[in-house]
Amino acid sequence: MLTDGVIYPLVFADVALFSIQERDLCVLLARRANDPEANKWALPGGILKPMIDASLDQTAVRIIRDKVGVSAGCVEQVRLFSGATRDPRGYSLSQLYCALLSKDQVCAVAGLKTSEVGWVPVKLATDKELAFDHGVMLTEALQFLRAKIKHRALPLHLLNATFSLLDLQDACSLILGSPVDKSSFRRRMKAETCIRPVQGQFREGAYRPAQLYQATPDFQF
Amino acid sequence: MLTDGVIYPLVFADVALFSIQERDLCVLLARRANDPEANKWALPGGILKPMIDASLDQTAVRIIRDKVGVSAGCVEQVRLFSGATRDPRGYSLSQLYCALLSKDQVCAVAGLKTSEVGWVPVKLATDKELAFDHGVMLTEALQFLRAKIKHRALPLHLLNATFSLLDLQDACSLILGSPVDKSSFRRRMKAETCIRPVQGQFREGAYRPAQLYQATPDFQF
DNA sequence: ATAATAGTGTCTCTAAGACACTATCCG
DNA sequence: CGGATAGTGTCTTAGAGACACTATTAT
Repeated sequence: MLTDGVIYPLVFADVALFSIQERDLCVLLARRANDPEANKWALPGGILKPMIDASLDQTAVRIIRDKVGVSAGCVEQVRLFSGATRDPRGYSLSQLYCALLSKDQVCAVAGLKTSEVGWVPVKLATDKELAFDHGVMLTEALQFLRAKIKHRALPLHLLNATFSLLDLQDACSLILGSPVDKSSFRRRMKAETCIRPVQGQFREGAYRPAQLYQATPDFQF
Repeated sequence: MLTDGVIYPLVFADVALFSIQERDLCVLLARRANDPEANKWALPGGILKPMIDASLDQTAVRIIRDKVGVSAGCVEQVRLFSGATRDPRGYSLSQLYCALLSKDQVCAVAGLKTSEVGWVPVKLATDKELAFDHGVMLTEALQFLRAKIKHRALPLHLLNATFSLLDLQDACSLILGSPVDKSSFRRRMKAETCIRPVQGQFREGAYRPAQLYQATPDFQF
């Protein structure tokens, strides 16, 4: 970071990776192995490697792959944090990303690589003392996600490839933290072009089967 | 950027600075003095100076001050651009900012410092061939601004401290690029808490005087 | 039948679009 | 007075919230 008399900033990507676990919205936290802030919980993150990463967005993708072994459905920039004091190692930039993982993908890596990475319900996570300014980051990532859902984006990336309308409604409701009216929601979904029912496919199980849906090419989070 | 065997990325802030000039939405463009891309038009930008800038956001503020001599009303992050090929000097990061300048502020610096900086109507600017990926940047900054207005934010930073409702309506309409219904708009503004009429203050001039308004502490773009 | 989940119908309320209208100023 | 800008009233429509209702399955 300091070399030929010039100061070069450290550049990081930090990821707020969300998924739904046992009817709860969770975020992936990693326990820091090294100083600074060793042993504290933090959002998974890593330094930009210009030789490997075609862009900083790709750094974020790489970090997710390293931590959970799969690529997240969508990875979006939230905000850039920067300054001399936020990381003791020196002047730093951290681009915060928000990403979503489906249940399918989470199951595929059910046994996370180390015990030092874990899914934490967001309600608990926001109370935890996180490393650096990651507490603020988590709050902002959540606001970002909530704002998108309020503006009627559908968090299909949190769901399996096929899903029932109730699955989708529950996901929205979990993110918003408030109940969503079933009738209004289904009315909206009927008019929506970005999802469509899969003819003849139903969620079997106890009680009445539910029509399954899937995303159309129109879909964009 | 290259030093002890490690590659350090260049870090820039680039600013899409908007203002209203003669009933047209304009953006500030600077003609590049040096290579690379000398003589091409570009969004004003500059490199992060860690010794001077408390954060990259402050770099953006500094750039605006350097170019037009005043501080913009609001400076917001739009998106981070990054990669090895977007700037021939090497791996680079550019944070794009969107900022607004009021007519008052523009008038205060009516004679811009050099002839190499100028206000260009956005319609013309988007057609121009800009340096680097600044064409994409301008497009995204405009989308960003439009989205905020669609979501009912008020571009008070484009206006003087006191303004008529028609001023505000015209600003919205210019940004959106489509007419805004007067009656609906005023209805909304009557319910709005972030602006209030200034008792007894009117825009004098030809014909019927217009009630002047000002922002309240509630206001946030 | 009953419990449980899937899915519908309908009333009301709010806010926005469209557009014609009135009000107040200048000369 | 007429011309121009400031500001209002009112009809209609689209969509969301609330909530009671019907439908289909398993046991």
